[in-house]
Amino acid sequence: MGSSLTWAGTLQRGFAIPHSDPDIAALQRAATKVRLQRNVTIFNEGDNADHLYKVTSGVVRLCKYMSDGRRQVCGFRMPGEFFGLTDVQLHECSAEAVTNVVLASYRQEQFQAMSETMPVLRRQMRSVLSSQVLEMQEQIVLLGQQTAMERIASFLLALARRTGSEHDDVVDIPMSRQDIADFLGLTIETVCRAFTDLKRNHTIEALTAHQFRLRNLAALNALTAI
Amino acid sequence: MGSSLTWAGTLQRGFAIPHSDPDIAALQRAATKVRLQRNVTIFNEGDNADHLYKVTSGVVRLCKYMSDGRRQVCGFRMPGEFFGLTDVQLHECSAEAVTNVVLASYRQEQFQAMSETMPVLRRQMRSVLSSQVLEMQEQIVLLGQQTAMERIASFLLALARRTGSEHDDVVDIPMSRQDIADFLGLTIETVCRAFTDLKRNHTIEALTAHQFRLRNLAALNALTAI
DNA sequence: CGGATGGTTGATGCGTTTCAACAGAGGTGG
DNA sequence: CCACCTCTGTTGAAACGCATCAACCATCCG
Repeated sequence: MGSSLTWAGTLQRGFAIPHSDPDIAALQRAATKVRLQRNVTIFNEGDNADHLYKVTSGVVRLCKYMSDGRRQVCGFRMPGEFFGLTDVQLHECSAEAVTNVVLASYRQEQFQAMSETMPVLRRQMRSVLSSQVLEMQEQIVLLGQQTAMERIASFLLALARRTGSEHDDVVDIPMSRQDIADFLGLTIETVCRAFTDLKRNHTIEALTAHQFRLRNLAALNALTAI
Repeated sequence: MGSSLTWAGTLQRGFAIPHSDPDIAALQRAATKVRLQRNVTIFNEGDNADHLYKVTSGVVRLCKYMSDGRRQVCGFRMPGEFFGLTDVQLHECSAEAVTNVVLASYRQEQFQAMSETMPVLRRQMRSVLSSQVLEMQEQIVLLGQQTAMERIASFLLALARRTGSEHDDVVDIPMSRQDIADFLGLTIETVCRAFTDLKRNHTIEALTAHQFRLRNLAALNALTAI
């Protein structure tokens, strides 16, 4: 049902540098580099799942829409992470560029075919799938049981962990407040208020609206209540 | 951390009838039949994931617990469905028998090893995984965006679809109100009230507390708002 | 028959949403 | 470079949906 992708993105074949492992090298040759502007749709829920992607730089959000327009952000994909990998014919989520992004694009069937002969790739696909499952289970607990403040604390800690920015406790928040709200099952105002409370506590310090310093990790961890 | 399983369950080897496909037959020989009483724990979150299971009869719930006792039911497993299949060493959920159950138990490593040589099994594992992902995504939208009544309607319709009881519109609800509440991220009272409202509307008719007739599928579908 | 367990209903309170207004950042053109 | 505009983020007041607390009811089983 969803229209196919209509990017004005730059395409480029065989950009990857050669790799010593012949299998990995073959995989890299199979990739196409794609550059996209922020807020562009990469694919829609229901589109043919002919490609899958790996984020090279930037951030991608995966969302599902209800018929009345409500949006659930199912997850974000950061550099190094795959999305669009599926066993069914159609994409089950829409994918949209949160920031300007660079993606590595792979033909789904080629990926599947290569995985038949390449145990390395099969293991990688399995690990991608299983980490997806783990992430979704955490989100289910978050959405089903945690309060607004607990969700916000979990979100900030997960973001810090994923971007590896825990060494200096400064975490970049590339997505909008609306993205965060739709990810956490809250409203934009509730997200704002939670951030404000954390600032007042000196648990976090806002360098900008999109860059926080986590001043009290222990307090944040306690707030998650997990 | 979690203690190993301490069922008083009946075990029985090689119970499966032979199958014409040698691979499937091998798989069935690998199974052990397990009988368990209701409310028994099959495995705990964090237990070594040495076995995976297929439900023969009865219903199983998969849950995650927070440190303060809050419980999220991540899903239910009905006859014919697998659970405990994982790529990581430890189970990420607890599994508990909702009713008396009969399970087919498989050694995880044997399953993985067989999948290396058996494309049939590999496909089946992939399809189990991918249907798990689809189910979890639906639950994420439900928990993140839907109201109490929308969740209840979605739950009833999903249950009817899964148990294939749509022909006569009578659906059995084997789990307790508490299980439903913890699955839908609600309280037991809210679940009850929603059922009561639906009864008043004549959208459903309660034959017993655990068996409803869905009298107005169109109304239920409209209530889901998906 | 009587206790225990699970389910239902009512009254009240709280957390989050909604509605509304304002503030601040970022970008564009004069 | 500044004025203006737009978009995003923030704050406040009021309303609402669901949770909480409490009591009651039904069913099951000894």
